[in-house]
Amino acid sequence: MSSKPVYITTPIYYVNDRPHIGHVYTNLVADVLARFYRLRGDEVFYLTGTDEHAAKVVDSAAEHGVSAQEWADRNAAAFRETFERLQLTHDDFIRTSEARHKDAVTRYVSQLIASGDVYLGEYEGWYDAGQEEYVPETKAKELDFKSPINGKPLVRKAEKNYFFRLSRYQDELLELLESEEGPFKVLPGARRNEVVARIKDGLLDVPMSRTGAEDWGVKVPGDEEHTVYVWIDALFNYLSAVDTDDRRRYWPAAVHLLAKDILWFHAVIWPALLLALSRRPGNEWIGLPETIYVHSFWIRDGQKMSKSLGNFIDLEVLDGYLETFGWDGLRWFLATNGPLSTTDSDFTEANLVEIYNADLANTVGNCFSRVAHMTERYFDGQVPARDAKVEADQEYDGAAAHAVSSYLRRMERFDLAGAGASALELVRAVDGYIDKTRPFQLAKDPEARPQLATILYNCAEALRIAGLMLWPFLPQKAEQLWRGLGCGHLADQLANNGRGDLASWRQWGELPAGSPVSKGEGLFPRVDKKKYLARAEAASTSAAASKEANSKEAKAKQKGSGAAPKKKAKKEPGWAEQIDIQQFFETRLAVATVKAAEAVPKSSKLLKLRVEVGEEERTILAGIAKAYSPEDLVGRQVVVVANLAPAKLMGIESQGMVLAATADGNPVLLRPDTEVPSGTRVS
RNA sequence: CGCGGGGUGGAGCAGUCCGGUAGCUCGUUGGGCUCAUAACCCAAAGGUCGCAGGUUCAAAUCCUGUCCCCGCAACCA
Repeated sequence: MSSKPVYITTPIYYVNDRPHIGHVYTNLVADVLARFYRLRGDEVFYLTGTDEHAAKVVDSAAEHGVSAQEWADRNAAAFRETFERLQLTHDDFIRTSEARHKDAVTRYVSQLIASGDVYLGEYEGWYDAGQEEYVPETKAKELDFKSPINGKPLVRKAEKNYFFRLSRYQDELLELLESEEGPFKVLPGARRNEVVARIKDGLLDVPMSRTGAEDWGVKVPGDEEHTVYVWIDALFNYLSAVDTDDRRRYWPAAVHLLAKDILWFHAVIWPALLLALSRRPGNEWIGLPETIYVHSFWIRDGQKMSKSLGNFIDLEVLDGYLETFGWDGLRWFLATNGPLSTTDSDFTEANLVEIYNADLANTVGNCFSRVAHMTERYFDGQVPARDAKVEADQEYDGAAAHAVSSYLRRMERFDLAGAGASALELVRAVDGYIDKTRPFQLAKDPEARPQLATILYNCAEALRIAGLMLWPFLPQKAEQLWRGLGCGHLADQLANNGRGDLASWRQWGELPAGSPVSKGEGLFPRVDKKKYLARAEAASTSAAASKEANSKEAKAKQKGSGAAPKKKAKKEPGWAEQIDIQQFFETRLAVATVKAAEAVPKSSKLLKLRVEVGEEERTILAGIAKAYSPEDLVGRQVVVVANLAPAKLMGIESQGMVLAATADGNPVLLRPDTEVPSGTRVS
């Protein structure tokens, strides 16, 4: 259809992560888009992959006693397998540790050095020796130039670094972003505004190399001591993957899909790098990507997902849903109810069941079922020919064409929810048409057979076309629907990333009379919401209880299967791991009396307490501001850790820690049963 | 004054750029139908579009102010 291939990318994923709903979501959106363009007849190149050169990869590998490369191989495989198992149809999977990528990065960086866009500069800043990291100027000031961890003074330290001359591109970027028409768009518009506002604050050159790296990553050409900063390295994947003679025609990318946390890199640094590269002779082909599309996050039951809350939707959880809803059911829910715009989407099971039942079981599945059933019964399972005019057709005609047009418009705007609604609209029109024309009544009258034939033809044909719109979302079920209508060839042509012909396929009348129809198994069995939610509740309760106990076993299993370990080894020990009493006594717990309490300015969680521990008074900060107000605390007794090394928080030194239990994310302070002298030892 | 997003019938959302009968899905109520997966179709009830001002013949939409919620950043010693 269009002459230019459609190049779609997802971010490449940090290889230390385990695949979870976030990764699956982005790749699913990319997959729906890729399938849509293929259906339309476009050539598509869909790229995903892994980002592997972080310093932590080396650490994790060491912890597991393998080389960084082995570690990366293993974890990258987990991503690849996940995407393949879910039939997310990327055309290539790039890994930054591959030679094809590293060579390209070396080439790009040397070109940028040659052009002066990358230069050796000196980075000077406040360095926290304990943390081995630089602290930004403003933050250093807030911290009173002391380490937030150990209270030692920050040191002024300078080191040589390669810098990217980002500042050079400020005006050009602003101009590009502010023009509505492109060629470079950041969507949704709110994200563009966000970026524009930040660019207007001024762009500084950014360091793009680090020193002291092990032999992992891409060396700065001509200077072996420096390794290209991992983020810069990663961004280049979009280009390196297509920088070959037969793939350059894919560039520029039609769309880079990503989540809001990495907006800045993609909307500012990446285009600036491309602008810089494109100026070099021979690089005229390097234009800017057409669209940076930024989605938001999934949250869970109104709360942010986190490992500590235990509400994280990882692969195991997703697999649990697959059993009930099938992958297509889940695809539909994620794609049409996902956080594609600027608000986060809440993932709740109640919602999942509702959407599945309403859209898929009651609408698509049921409608196909009634049409197929009547065709089997009245026409011996063959699509009848259109023999007569039917009055209701005046309204019905054009419903399909109209739905497809709005579908196309919405898809092109990345409006998956809207596009899905367009498809359903057509299915609902079929339901309404059946009700109005009452074929099951006409079937009783032999005279009305021509009308009956026409009506059922029209129903089947509309469903075939609805199937076209549904296919990017529901590849397996759309195929099943088509096969049930005797037009499985549509699915055959689309299999294995094949290209369709939507312009002809969408034409009314393409479905030949005589096609064999069979109802087969229900497309989407209805799920009983009450039962399902009750069962899910019971399952999650018992799962939580057994999780702790099973974790060891699970870990052992994973080792054997070569899958990535679930979490890092240095996580908190469980109940089962014991310490001896000597270790316990190393912690000096004491009762203290709160003398004064006040909120810490600009902090949402911290309260500053003045407590009396025996003879002495101390300042202790506690992260309890959300649950306690300062006046409630004065005079109250609490339990504190008395021998904890002091630390600075929000610029205030805390000389201890107040003990609290955490229930539902809220702290609950511990207090002695009856009042005791402050300073009393707790053991 | 750190940055950003959001507040629209019981729930979840669209509409806000480019003012002009407040729309969709779910839920509720009543009716219809029986081909179908207790489904489908029709109808109804239910909203002062967070609040207060302003501009206008007309404001969910534009302007000003204000309250609340949620992210990010910072922070859970």
